[in-house]
Amino acid sequence: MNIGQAAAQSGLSRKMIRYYENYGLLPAALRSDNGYRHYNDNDLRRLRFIHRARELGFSLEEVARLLALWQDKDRASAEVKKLAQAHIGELERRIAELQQLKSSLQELTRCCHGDERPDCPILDALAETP
Amino acid sequence: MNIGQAAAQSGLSRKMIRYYENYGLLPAALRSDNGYRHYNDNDLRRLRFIHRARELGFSLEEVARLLALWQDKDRASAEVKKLAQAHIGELERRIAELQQLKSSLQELTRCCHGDERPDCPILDALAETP
DNA sequence: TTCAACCTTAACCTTGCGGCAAGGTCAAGC
DNA sequence: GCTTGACCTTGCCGCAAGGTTAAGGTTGAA
Repeated sequence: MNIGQAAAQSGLSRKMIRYYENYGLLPAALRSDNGYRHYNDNDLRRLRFIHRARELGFSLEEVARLLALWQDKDRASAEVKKLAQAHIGELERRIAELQQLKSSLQELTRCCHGDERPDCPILDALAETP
Repeated sequence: MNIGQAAAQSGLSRKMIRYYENYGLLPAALRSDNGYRHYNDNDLRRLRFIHRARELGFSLEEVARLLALWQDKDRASAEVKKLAQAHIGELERRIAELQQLKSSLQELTRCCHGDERPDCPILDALAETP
């Protein structure tokens, strides 16, 4: 199967497949005589694995580690769990940060009457002298 | 005051100040005979404004709009409020997305015994055939 | 034959800077 | 007068994670 088919069946774009190959997540694809990459079912499983891991927000580096664990039939599931938990922690940090921003902004907009008049506590807060 | 001073007093880095000037958030700074940029109190207020807006997560494009509204003494506060609310909406979208990822991952890790054995529902879920 | 739908590589665009290079300037200390 | 170090200048490369476009080769069907 060519790259377009592989893309359609894995949920990745052609571009992403080539990018991941270049990045090192995938072994160099086999080529037909015309130079086209082709993929078998095994490749496809790998592509889908990557797609799902990316959907869960893992970085490419984390995906690489997950792939290695996946291939290692002697892995300890504890290692995978640890990786996932670290990622959950990272997500929590980012959520907390965004929520902090959000409540600051909500507090400001709550105070802004939001009509035709120019005085605005949002701008005042931004302009505030330290 | 030179750029280093302005950076220290505004909370931005020298690099950011030059970048913002180039980007158009700042007018071209006046130069001394030696070519060094220099800044007055008015410039400093603008730099601090930018710094605070960035801390609240506004993009450079949004900061540009906020600066324009700030300078416009006839603005309607409604416009500022609208911008802020749009940004809150964007933050909410991102938070919801991250939380979705987090709960999916938590569900998976909850099911993973996380010991020496290699079988792991996290990897299984990623490898699942569609 | 010609057209569309594939495929190829390469290179540039994004956001928001950090880092580094290579060099000019300035003040202090010897 | 010399050096040292802190500051300043411009400019280019790099990051994630691709999207987009260019310029061209291949294939199959009408």
